[in-house]
Order: sequence, then structure tokens, then C-alpha cells
Amino acid sequence: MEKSGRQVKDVLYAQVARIGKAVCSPKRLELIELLCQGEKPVERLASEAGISLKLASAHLKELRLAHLVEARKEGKNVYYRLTGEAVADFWVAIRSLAEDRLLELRAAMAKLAEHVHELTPLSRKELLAQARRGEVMVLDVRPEAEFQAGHLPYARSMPLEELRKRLADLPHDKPVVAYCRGPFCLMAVEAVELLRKEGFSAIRLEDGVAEWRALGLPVESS
Amino acid sequence: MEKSGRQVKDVLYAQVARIGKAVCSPKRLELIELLCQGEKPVERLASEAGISLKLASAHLKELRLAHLVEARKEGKNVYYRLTGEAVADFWVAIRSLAEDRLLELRAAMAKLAEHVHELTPLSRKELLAQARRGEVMVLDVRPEAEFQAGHLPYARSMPLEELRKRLADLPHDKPVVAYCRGPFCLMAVEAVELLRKEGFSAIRLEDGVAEWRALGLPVESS
DNA sequence: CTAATAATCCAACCATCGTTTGAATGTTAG
DNA sequence: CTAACATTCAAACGATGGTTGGATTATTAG
Repeated sequence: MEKSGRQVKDVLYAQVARIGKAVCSPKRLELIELLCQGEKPVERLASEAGISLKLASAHLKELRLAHLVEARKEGKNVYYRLTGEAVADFWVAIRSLAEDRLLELRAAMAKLAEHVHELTPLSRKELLAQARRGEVMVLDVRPEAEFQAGHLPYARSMPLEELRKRLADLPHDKPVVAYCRGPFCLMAVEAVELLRKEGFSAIRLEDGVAEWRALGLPVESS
Repeated sequence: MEKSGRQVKDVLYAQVARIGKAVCSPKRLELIELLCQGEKPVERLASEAGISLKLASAHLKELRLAHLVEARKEGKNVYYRLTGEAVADFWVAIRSLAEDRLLELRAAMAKLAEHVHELTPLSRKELLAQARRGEVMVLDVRPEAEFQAGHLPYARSMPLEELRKRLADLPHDKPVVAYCRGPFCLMAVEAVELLRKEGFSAIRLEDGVAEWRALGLPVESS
């Protein structure tokens, strides 16, 4: 009984460790975060994560073996997606734990947004209410495909690359709130820096869609 | 900007991957689960996880480097404990994700409790209410030290080793609910098997204290 | 003081993993 | 059909990690 108990336990913990192995590589974590923004083909994942296509393929295979992602073939492309919202929730959970426990991480993040005071004075629900009443404008600065896969309520899609050309669409009489893929993403920071230079009242929302949803708040999709 | 952005990102994901590395080893996961039951000296951790003292020490060092556990020296012994409840929550989260995603894990768990129908017909809150009214008896079959570090409300400590001697203390006229360290722990399964052989009406609660607390339910300590 | 215990450090072995390279597969365009 | 493309597979390299055994540091008992 003792021996068989140990054998059974070894199997159980080994299975959980498969999830751990899947998330012990920085690149795989980055891929998971990218997939939190919606399904994408391998090539896009590779370029957005800054790695070669082959390496991305290898990492995605690992993630597939751990059943965290699955693939769909369409024509010449293979589109990857998370196997469920639970995976996005897990990404939020492990990132939160790291932020909580690792001072080095908090330091790096603080440096990231040195000049952007992102601390929203208003709570998330209050932001939602103000957006509904049109008192603030919420900007989604991610690529448009990601916006369409899912976005915050009342948000407008305005990818970072187009932002400079479309400044005329933005209001000067109320605050602009920009968000992107999440706390590790630089796009909203850049957007806020640009907008402030141009005289807008802009603040950054650290949340991405995954964080927003994990908190139980509503998410829309086109 | 592009290059520095990549460098910053690499640092951020690498930090999160430190948490991933900490939980990519089955033994380290088992140690974390044991520490969810309260602080313990290295030797006890080693024997309960079925590994050598040296190996346990090495794994604990890794966990300490990831700031998931911390150590306290008392006399000849070094007591380890989790750095916070967030770590226990994370253990519950990664185990839940694994149960959710890995069919192999679910199969192994089903085999574990083959003859023990553990599916509690009553919800956790209902169980709590019935325990308060004395309609069921809740047994904590873990070692007594773990009971004292934290246990379910209205639970009685009755370690598995002593159970056979103390059968006279148990009621025949109402159900007995046994729990232990969690879904991976065999003690409650064994307890239920024994109790049923002896004619008691016994069911297993899969939760351990960490699962119970992660759900926002109350936990008591002596 | 010495002996014994608890735990860690250090060095070494072997297995595994991340990464790159070159070849192979399957799909669409012409 | 062939050519071009997207992706995966297979092999190989160096790097990293789990595990063990021997020596080392604290602490207590006598």
C-alpha cells in the first residue's frame, strides 16, 4: 500500500509538472500571452515574440503536448489558439504571483512606465461606467485583428501604428484611456507618451483583455 | 525603441519563468503541497515526499530562490513555510488547470478513488451548515500538527494512524465526512475505506485546506 | 571539549531542454 | 504537373537541471 501510494502520487505530480514545464520558458509564456489576444498563425506568433519560425513551432508543439494550445489548419496557415479561457486565467495568475513575489519584476515594470503615471484614480467598474456615459474614451491600441477577437466594452480600435494619423478623431475635452495586451505590453505606454506630447489628457490602463476577463468583467467581440 | 522594447520584455517574461521553473518539477510541487498544510522541518518534508534529505534541501533552495517559500531556523531544525497564501492559491490553480486539461491526470485520479464514491451530493456551503448543526461529523485525518496549523470549521482531528483505535468515538447515526491534504492525498480515501468496512456511513471530501480557502470559505486554526 | 544531529554546500554524473540547421510534408497558385 | 510557401520533423550542438555522494557548517547533548 505504501509503495503503490508513492507510485500513484508520482504520476499525479508528474502530470501537473507537465503544465509547469510548459510555462518554465520565457518564450512559451510570451506565446501564451500573445494567444490570449486571439488565435494567430505561427508566423505572426514568431515575429511578435521575436524568435525564428522554427523555434516558435517547436515551442508551440510543447504547449500543444501540454494541452494548453490547439491548432487549426486553414489553407497554408496553421492557426493556434488557447484550449480555453482557463489557460488565459492561468497566465494572469502566474504573472500576478510573479509580480507579487519577485521584487526584480516589480522594479523592471516600474522602470517601464517611468514617465507614465498609470495609476488609474478610478476603479475598473467606475471606468466602465464613465465609458458607458461617454465621459472618457477607451482606446484599444493593439492590431485590429486582436481587437476583433475580443475587446473591452465601449472601446475603439486604434492600432498604435495608425494613432499618429488619426489624432483628429480624438477628443480634447475628456480623458483618453489606452490599453493593450496587458501589463507587459509596451504599446499603451507608447500611445500615452505620444498623446501627452500632442496635448491630450491620456492615461494608461494596465489591464489587457485577459486580465479584464479574469476579474469577471465583461468583454465584447466583433 | 524596438530593440530596447525586446530587451525589457525578455526580462519581464524571464522573471515570470522563474516561477514556472520552480513548479516544473514533480517533487517541488509535492513540497509546495506539503507546505500548504503548514510549516515543516526539512527532514519531515523529505520523508513525506519520499526523497532524500539532500534532495529536499536542494529543491527547497530552488523554491526559496523563486521566493515561493522561506525558512525559519529553530534550534537544530530549519522550518520552511510558504511566503504567503497566494502561493497556496497558485498551487490550487495549477493543479486545477492540469485536472482540467490533462485526461491522463483525470484517469489517474479516477482510479485512485475507484471504490470510494466521493461525489458529495451536497455543496460545500451546505456541508458547512450541516456540520454546524451537528448533522454530519467532519474528520481531519492528517497528522495532528497539520490540523493545528489550520483546519476546516467544526472538524475533529483524527489522524489516519489513530483512526482504527478511536472508532468508538464516531457516530453510527450520521454520516462521517473525511478530508486530508487535497485531491492528490490518499489518506482520506483510506480512511473512508476503513470506515465503510466497519459499518460507518463515510464519504470523502476531495478538498484540502488550501482548496477550501482558495474558494473563499472560512478556515480555523488552533 | 567531543560526539551526534540537521541542514547546506560542492563537485560530478547523466538526462533533458533550448536552439539552430537541413530536409521533408502538405497546401495553394499558375 | 511544378514552384512557392508555411509549417513540421529529425539531428545535433551546447547549456541547464535533477540527482547522488562526500565534505562542511551550525547546533545540541553529554
